Amino acid sequence: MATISDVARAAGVSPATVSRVFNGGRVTAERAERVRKAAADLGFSPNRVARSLRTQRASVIGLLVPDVENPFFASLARGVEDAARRTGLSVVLCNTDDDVEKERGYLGIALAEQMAGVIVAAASRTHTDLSALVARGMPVVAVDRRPRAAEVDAVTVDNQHGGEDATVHLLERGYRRIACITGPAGASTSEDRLAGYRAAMRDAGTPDEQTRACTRHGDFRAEGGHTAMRELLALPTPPDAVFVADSLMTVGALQALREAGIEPPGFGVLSFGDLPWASLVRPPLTTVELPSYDLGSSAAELLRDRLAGSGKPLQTVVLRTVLQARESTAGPVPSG
Amino acid sequence: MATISDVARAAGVSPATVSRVFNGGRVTAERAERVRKAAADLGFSPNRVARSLRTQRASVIGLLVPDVENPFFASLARGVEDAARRTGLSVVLCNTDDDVEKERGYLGIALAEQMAGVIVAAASRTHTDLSALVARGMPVVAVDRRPRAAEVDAVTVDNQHGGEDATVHLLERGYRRIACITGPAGASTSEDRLAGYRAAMRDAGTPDEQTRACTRHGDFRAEGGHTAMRELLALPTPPDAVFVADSLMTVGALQALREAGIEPPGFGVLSFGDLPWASLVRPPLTTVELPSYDLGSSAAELLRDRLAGSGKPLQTVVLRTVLQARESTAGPVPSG
DNA sequence: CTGAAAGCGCTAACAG
DNA sequence: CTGTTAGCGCTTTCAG
Repeated sequence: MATISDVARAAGVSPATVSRVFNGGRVTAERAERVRKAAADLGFSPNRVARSLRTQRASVIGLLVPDVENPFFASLARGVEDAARRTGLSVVLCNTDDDVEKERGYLGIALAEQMAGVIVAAASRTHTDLSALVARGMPVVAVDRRPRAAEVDAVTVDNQHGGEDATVHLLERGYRRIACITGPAGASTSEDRLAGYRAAMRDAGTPDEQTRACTRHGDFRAEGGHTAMRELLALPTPPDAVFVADSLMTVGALQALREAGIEPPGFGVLSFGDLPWASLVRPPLTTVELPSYDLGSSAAELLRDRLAGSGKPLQTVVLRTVLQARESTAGPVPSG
Repeated sequence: MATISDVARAAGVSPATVSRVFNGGRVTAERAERVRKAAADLGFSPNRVARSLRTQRASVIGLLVPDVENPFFASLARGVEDAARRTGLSVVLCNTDDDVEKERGYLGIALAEQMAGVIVAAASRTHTDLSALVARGMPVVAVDRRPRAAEVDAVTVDNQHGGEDATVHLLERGYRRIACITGPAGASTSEDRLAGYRAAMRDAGTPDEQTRACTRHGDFRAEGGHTAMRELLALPTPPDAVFVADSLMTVGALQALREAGIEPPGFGVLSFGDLPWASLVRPPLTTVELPSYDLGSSAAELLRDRLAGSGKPLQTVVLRTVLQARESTAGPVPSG
């Protein structure tokens, strides 16, 4: 691997000049040309590790998500990666599985690796600790979920509004005993979507104890949705519709319904977050669409601004959801 | 950020000793303890960038995939990440969009960033050029797709066997005029799956011209599957089943069938590659499951061995597919 | 077993 | 505009 000195020697200039050519310093056109030619001949490209050590900042950012197999986070990751690429940044992918310990490990690596910054969908609203990074001056952007006490920029979705929208839609379509399968108790997204659901139910005059009895916490995976749905169906007075706060959990819930011989829209099903194959599921699913890709790209842009030294006060960008009504919530009595 | 010298000073030893403590060199227990305590007090963790520069090898590997939003690659990425984590490696995620230029850019970054190694699902069998990395001694593992001329380790799927399995299954279920929609003519995955289909048909005594008449090439997208299926249905003697060599194309094919008022399993449908929601499609789809996660973890382990200096000759690991029989291939006569 | 010293490749003052 | 110089933080001979 050719170094900057090799190029300097070949071009008959000093290493500093070579560096300047590659970093936009003032160099006469003629010399610059000679350097570029020498570099090309030697197949030289600047060693980023050495540069990082010298400048004390890297061109790598960390992205911590619970699980990239979740289509929502895959799309978010894609948004981050595309935006980062435009800025010349590389993205290190870290799956935390919503495990605070695992997350802590990755945050430590981000520090040790001197990453330029970190975008994190926090594993826990209360236990995720970003203070070490903030204290060291490393820019952090919270995405999707915002850890409670963190002094960081954030890009989130209006989950409460989305949950309320979803529930109101189900009510309007005539469902009465509407259940909710939300995510882990710690996560802010779970809580907010649940809060939206609760608010809408309360507005509709549903007694709080019924609402509570019809609420389950899952794990943002198909498995959790399946278990939760089975529990709900086993209730003395089972629900007639369900608002599932995550697309993967919806898959599990649908499976449980099918096993029980129950079909939408007789039983209403509304998913928070797109199913990639929504059009193939029968009947087509009503969903609350999340701007997952934009969430990622916005976060990366916010981080980029911070890296560029934007002195703005901390900001939180909130993106809106869009309700996509389809047949799975057509109404409690099968139309026909 | 505390440095190794800070710790050395605090512990009253030399930087070299601190380094030894953190890298398993021989140090007396008493001194080691003092160093560890000082390190803990200062919140010290070794600067990986400096270490990389010094040792000339990083603890970061690159992962190049076409698109992490494709569930197959998301799962593969997860497999890589999990295995890398166990080895103390971090993964940089790169989406190439099957664009050779983009891929080239990322390979250059891998070089400049002095990454420890690279795992790549090549954008092109013929145009992907891994030689620069190989020449510089950077370990490379090809995954899923193997660029033709590359001297690298590889982990692939036994596509031919999978295609044969699929076709035999359809034959056993009583379908007779089995069609095949495979991918682009250039891709090795397309060709291999098609070869498996042909072999099975030949073994079953089907005349070659029928097999050929019932074969179509698509583009690995829903659109291509849709077009191909329509053509097949328009044949003088249309098929009674189809083996679709890609999950997205299956989506298109199913849509075409639905438009024609045809339903599985009267018309058999078998998809190569999981649809994440396979069990939700009505009727549930029979699929040839690809070991996407294992593909990733195996690749990462192979890379780990290379990094550890395994002097073995280059190897190619071939993983088997698993046929998951469901209702969409229950048999040519609608049961019931 | 331990410390001193010499860089890994690059950039950022500082003179010239 | 250009070259010289001095490290960034760490590991690794080489003496002791």
